[in-house]
Amino acid sequence: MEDVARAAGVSRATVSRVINGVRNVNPAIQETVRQAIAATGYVPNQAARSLVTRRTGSVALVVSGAGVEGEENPFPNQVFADPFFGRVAGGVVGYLRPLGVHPVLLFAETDAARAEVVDYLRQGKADGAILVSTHGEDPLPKLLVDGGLPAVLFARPPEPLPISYVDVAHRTGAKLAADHLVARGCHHVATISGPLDVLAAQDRLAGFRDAMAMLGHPYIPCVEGAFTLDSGEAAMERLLAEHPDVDGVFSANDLMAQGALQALRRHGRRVPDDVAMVGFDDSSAALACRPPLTTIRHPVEDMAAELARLLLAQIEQPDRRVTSVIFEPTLVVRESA
Amino acid sequence: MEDVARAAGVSRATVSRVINGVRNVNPAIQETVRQAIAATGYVPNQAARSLVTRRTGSVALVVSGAGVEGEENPFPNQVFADPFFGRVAGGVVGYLRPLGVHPVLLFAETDAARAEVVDYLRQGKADGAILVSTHGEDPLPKLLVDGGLPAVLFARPPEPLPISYVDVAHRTGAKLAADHLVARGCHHVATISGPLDVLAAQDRLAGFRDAMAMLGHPYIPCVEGAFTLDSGEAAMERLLAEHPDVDGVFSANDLMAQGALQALRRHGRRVPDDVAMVGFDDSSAALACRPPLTTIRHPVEDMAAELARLLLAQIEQPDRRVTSVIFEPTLVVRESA
DNA sequence: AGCAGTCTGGAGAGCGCTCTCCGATATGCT
DNA sequence: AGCATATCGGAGAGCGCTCTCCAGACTGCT
Repeated sequence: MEDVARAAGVSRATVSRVINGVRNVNPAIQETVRQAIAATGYVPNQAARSLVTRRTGSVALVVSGAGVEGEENPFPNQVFADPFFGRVAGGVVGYLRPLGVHPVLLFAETDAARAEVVDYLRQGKADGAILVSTHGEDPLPKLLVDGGLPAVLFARPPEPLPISYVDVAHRTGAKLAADHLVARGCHHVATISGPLDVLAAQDRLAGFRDAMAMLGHPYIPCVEGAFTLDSGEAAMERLLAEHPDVDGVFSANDLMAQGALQALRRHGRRVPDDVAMVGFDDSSAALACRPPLTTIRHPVEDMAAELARLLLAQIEQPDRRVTSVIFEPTLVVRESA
Repeated sequence: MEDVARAAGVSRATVSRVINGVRNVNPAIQETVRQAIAATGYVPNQAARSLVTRRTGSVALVVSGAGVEGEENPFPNQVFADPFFGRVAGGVVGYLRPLGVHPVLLFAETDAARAEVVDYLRQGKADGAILVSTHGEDPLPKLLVDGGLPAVLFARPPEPLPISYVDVAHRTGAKLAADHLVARGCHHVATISGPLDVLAAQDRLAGFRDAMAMLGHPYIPCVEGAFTLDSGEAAMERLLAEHPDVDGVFSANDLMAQGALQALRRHGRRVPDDVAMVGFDDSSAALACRPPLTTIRHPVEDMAAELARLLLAQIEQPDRRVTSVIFEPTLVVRESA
């Protein structure tokens, strides 16, 4: 930087001002400085910059609760198996990149890892954290809030916490599914729920039952799944065994719907003629299904982008009031219902 | 840090030595310092540390060539749709985390983005880069090498470049598939290749044809796919139309095999009885197939870990000789063949 | 006991930047 | 012309750490 200043015949301060576009600098001098920068091939040092600005220009993208507690898991990869996380990452990057902010990938499936995340932020390696929890009882949000560290959440925290988050209107989505199944003429409707310790799963189930009740169907059989392909297949098997006359199913996510479809095929049930199937998420699994899955789409990318925006705002002014933004899902009609 | 030093009655230098475990420090003093650290709740500032060590403790995990060149793509998410990338990320994190190194997620699908990656490293925001290219003509590796920036590659670069990489023995994998199909008694074997501008696709095709020739099958029909589900389905359609007697197929990746399986089902061909199918990658798609896919597994996580190791070595001693590590794939027999 | 050699803690100089002051120059007003 | 006011560049003090150098204490040898 000294070199640039010398080459341009100005002081370091002026070079700094040109680079950061702060205050007015004579356009002629600005041009001289730029040329000097180009000539010397100067690139500012991020560490030095961070040291004084107390900003790193990066945020932690934390996937929490990814593995089994206490289990040795050298390769925390199953997170990515669900394309959902990829969409989140895409949305976050889409928003942050134009601002020159970069996400650091962090996994926090054990208590030790969670402590590391807190340290990571404490040490100023990132300015804040975007949390994507895969299960309900994640202690990390509270740790972060208690530590006064800027953080935001994908999905509403199970216990009330002064933290900003985005979420989807699960109940509205479930209602969309209910309306569609009933409009199709389904009379024996059942549902495959997600793990009921997850808030989203609860909301989807409750929303579905409420909507169905409103439509004159007070009793909706339900089998609990685990948001996985296999659990969906197993749930459908049970549904078929216990309620052979089922002609419409709402699955709390696409992956389970895909599994359910496989079970239906094995039992010779045609979809959608014999049994109609509606999923949730509009993940890539929905397109991989045969027939392609009718599903509830939430704007994950937009939600993730909004989440990134909330975090940046929080970093900018830490004593800011927390907010939540709820997105409305939409029904995507394909062939399965 | 000053506070810690005062609290422990030592100098800053000693505190630093205790924290970094460098040189011998009197165990008694060490203990005092540790207690002082705990008492003051001190956390070292990463920026200050980086400023002098010229190390950030983070590496860039770059997904290159993720989107369509020149196309506006605010959400670069389709990368994650392929679970392969998730396994890479898992492997990298698995190796780096115990060393306190963290990966920063970077996308480089446009020239502008590629320049940003180079700048990112130049500015010292990361110590090096792990590149995962999705297509052959990626100019980024060369940019990095020319810039003298530490970088390593997943998969062999199309043009020779002084850069370390890991790869899988594609030909060996293809041979495994050929042996298996022939051993099953297939007589009319065809293959669905990947996009032939990708080296891996070329190798898998050539390896398969060579192995089949060695087994007495000199002519192997091939349809080129694009490593996607749909392209696999379309390729199988064409294969079925042009070679109705086909009874064994080697697909250059699992996703295409999954698509091919759907086409076969639609045509009423039983798998594996009428047509046997072997995929490549052992991705999660292989398990989602019905029947589950026999496929060639490469140890992606191990490869990614090794790649991370190579990068760290390179960062440690920049003038180090470049190396390549080739991993042997294995055959995973499931039900499709 | 005396000396070279080894070990350990402290002092202090930066690392490369930003940003607050300050002073110098240009501008607008009476 | 003379003053107050706005504008813009420079000087220099840190930001929080690491690490080299140095001095003092201690060891083992003759």
